[in-house]
Amino acid sequence: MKWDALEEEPCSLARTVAVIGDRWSLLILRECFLRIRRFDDFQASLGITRHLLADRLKKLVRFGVLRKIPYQDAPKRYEYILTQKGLDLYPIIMSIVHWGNIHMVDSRGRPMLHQHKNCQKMFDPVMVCSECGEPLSAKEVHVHPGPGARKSSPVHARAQERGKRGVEQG
Amino acid sequence: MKWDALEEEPCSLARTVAVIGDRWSLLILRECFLRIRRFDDFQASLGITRHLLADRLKKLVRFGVLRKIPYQDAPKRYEYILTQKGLDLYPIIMSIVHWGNIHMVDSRGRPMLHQHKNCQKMFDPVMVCSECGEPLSAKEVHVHPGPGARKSSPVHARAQERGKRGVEQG
DNA sequence: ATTGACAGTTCTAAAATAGAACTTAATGTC
DNA sequence: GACATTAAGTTCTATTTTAGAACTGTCAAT
Repeated sequence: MKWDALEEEPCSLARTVAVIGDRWSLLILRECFLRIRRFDDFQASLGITRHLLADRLKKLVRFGVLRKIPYQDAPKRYEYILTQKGLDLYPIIMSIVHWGNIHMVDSRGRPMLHQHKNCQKMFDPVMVCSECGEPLSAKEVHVHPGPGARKSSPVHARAQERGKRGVEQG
Repeated sequence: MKWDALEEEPCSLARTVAVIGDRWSLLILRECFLRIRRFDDFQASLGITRHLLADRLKKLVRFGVLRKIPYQDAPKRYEYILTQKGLDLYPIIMSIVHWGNIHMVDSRGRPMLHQHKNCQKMFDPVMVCSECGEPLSAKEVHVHPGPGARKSSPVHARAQERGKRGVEQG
C-alpha cells in the first residue's frame, strides 16, 4: 500500500496515519510541542538525518500541521510552528505519552511530569465522553457506519459473527 | 536511528512510538478494536503483505499488546487478541480517529460514528485533566523533568530562551 | 580571507516494503 | 486415493525508504 492510498481511505484513523503515522513525524511533533522550531534544532535534538527531516517538515507543512514563518531576511530563514490543526494533535501526543508512562517506564520512573496551569496539579490525561463526561473504554463503545462510510466488509461481518459465540476479548 | 534505540530513550512518547509508530501497527490495532483476530482476516481487510503482517503481529505480541490464543488444535491455529496493555491503547486510537474526523474528512462526512453504551448518545472523545476535570490544551500545560529524565538538552534550553522573546506559538 | 551558522541538497550503501509464489498440515469432496 | 480448500505463515526478487556522510549557497562576524 502506498501512503497516498492511505489518505484516501474512508477511515479517519487511516487518514490521520497518513499524516503522522511514521517513525519520525511524531517525534518531530513532540519537539514542536517542546518549542523547537528550527531545522538545525530539530536535527540536533532528534538525530534524524537532514534529508529525512527536510522531507518530513515539507510533508507536515503540506498537510497544514506546521507553517513556515520567516524570522530573518538575509539570508531568508524560516521557523516551523504549529498551526491550529497541529495544536489539535495535542490529545494524540498526550495519550501516547500517557500510555508510555503507564506501560513503558523503567525503574527510574517517568521522564516527564505534566502540570495543569488551571489547577496547578501534576496530572494524567483522561479521555471522557463529550456527552456524559464519563471515562471511556473500548468495551463501552458501539461503532456505527457514518455518512462517509463505504459498504461494510464481509471480513468484519464474519469476525462479528465469530465474536458473538467466541471467547470474550481481553 | 534504529528502532531498538527508540525503545531505550528516556521519553514515554519515543518508547510508545517504538511499539506503534509505524504505518501498519496502528492499522492492525484498529482492526483489533473492530474484533478482527485472525491472520487471513487482517490480511484481507488491510491489504498488507503477509510478510509484514507476520512481522508486525510478532512485534505486537513481543511488546505484550497482543496475545496469541489457540482456537483449534489440528492444525494448531491462533487468534490474536488485545491484552489489557493493548486495550489501554484505546485513548490513542480514539484521539487519532477524532483528529481525522475534525481535520481530514471529505464532503461525505465521517466514515464512522461512536455511541457510548453508558449514555446511549453519539459522542466525541474529550481529553481532560485527571485532577480538575477541565479539558486540556497544549498551552495550559507546564512540562517538568521527572525522576526518569536525563540532563536537559542545550537545544531545548536555547529554544526556550528564544520562545520567551519571540513570536507566540500558534 | 577565513570561519562559522543555518537550511537545505546530493550521493552511496543498507534496510524495509511490495507483490507474488511457495510450504505445511489438516479437512472435505469426488 | 487424488485433488481442491483453508489457514498461517515463509521465501523470493524488485522497488522504495532510510541512514550516514559530504557538499552547496547565503550571509555575518573575526
